[in-house]
Amino acid sequence: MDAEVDWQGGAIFRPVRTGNAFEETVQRILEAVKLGVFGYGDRLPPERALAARLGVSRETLREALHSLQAADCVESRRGRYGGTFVTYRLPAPDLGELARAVRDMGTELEDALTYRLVLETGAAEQAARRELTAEQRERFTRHLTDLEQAPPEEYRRLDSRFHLAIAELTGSPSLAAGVAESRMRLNDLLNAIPVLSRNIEHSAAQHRAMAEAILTGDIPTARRATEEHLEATAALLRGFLG
Amino acid sequence: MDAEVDWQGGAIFRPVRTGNAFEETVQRILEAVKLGVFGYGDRLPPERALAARLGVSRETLREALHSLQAADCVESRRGRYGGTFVTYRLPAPDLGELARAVRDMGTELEDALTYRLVLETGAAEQAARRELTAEQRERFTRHLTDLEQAPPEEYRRLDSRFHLAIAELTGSPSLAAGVAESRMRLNDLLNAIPVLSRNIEHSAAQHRAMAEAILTGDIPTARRATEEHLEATAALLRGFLG
DNA sequence: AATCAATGGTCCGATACCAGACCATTGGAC
DNA sequence: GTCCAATGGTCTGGTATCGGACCATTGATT
Repeated sequence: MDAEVDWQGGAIFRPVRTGNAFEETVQRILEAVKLGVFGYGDRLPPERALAARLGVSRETLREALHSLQAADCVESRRGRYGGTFVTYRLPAPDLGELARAVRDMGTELEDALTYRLVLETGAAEQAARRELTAEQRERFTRHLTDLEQAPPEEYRRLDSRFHLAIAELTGSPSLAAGVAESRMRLNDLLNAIPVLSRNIEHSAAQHRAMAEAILTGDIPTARRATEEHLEATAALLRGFLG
Repeated sequence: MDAEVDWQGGAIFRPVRTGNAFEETVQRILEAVKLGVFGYGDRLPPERALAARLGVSRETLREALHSLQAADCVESRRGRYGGTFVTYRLPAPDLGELARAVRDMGTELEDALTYRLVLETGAAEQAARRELTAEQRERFTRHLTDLEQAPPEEYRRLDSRFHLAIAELTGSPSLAAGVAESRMRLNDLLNAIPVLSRNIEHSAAQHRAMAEAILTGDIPTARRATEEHLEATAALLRGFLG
């Protein structure tokens, strides 16, 4: 009768809500900064708007912001043209830290890498499949050139933005959310990888290949180029598990 | 400075929590039944265990169960060997209902179909890529034969189970959860499609092709067969949008 | 200098949700 | 026949979260 209760519940009967709205809110904002959606000095959306977007009461959001303020990640100013401003800079990459973080993730690492691979290669394919407007093409191209001209300290941030931009091009909010989520899970690890000029050149070539394939609608190449690009960092991270 | 505030928040600043733990719980359980995880007469996990799995208090879960009981979907019995039992049967497919539901989903339909395509083709590829244990292969094969021998009223339920089984084979919980989620979103629509013997034959051939490719590790075929299979129903649903 | 719109800062009552203890029922095991 | 383990049923106190009203501050505009 219920011999199979253990069977599939894993996917369906997963937690309805994250334990704690406050902590989750802190994480989300921090992730947004680490993912490069907001850079140093940028202003976050007004509290009322942000609370609505996060589906959380303004009080809860404010507690989260206070928490971030206490950690010197943001700073609030009153008055018109005031707001909450990012005062966080990515810490310098640290291989020791990376090794520790990789081991801490344990079995979850492989899950996150698989999830990312499926979503991002799929997103690249879908983006290549779509008819893009001139404006979309232009914005996307700008993301690429921004990334190529990035100073080292901005590289990781603009890299994230480039990848998220591809997800947005698919026109599928769920897909974009999935890509963002998977990147959030891996972001601390990716940020801990030192930015070596040799790796940057290699990545840059891959980024160009991905962008070109997407813009020309070359579906198989978009997928393959993305897969190669992702496997490079995945292999690096897996190396720390050995 | 914040000119790009509208840029990417969509993916990152999405709601932290689903509006309502109670309603969400009702949905989850109902979806589990509709997805075929539990059939008529099956016993759900004990309240304490299920509440823990769903990350919800027992009280909240019980409210949800009462709600389902009031709707004649489940039935509870006390005592050892008691429990909560499913008393729900899928309603007969109804094309009029289908047309209405498709229109109700509106723009969300395309999103859900894209999301499903990416996740399920990716899952099929990952499943094909893995080394499967003898036990996994056997269980998976059983799912396929169950489906092929299914009486019409069980067809949709076992079809869902087959697809979820593929997602489980990937060994990636996140991917499996994603597939389950995307199927939940489309399930009411899929269930409303009449089961015609001609379609079943067609689907059966596709299912076999998928299963064979996965079991033999033929990655490109696994992906392509899955894509063809999914596009068939997607095209049918899109047809109702006009 | 006065105005005002946009923003953060504060407060309070209502309530959904939780954690855990305890009760009631059932049918198999002994 | 008695016991008992597993299950659903009930209650209570505590708290996180909500939602909405109201206050305080600021700097561009006039």
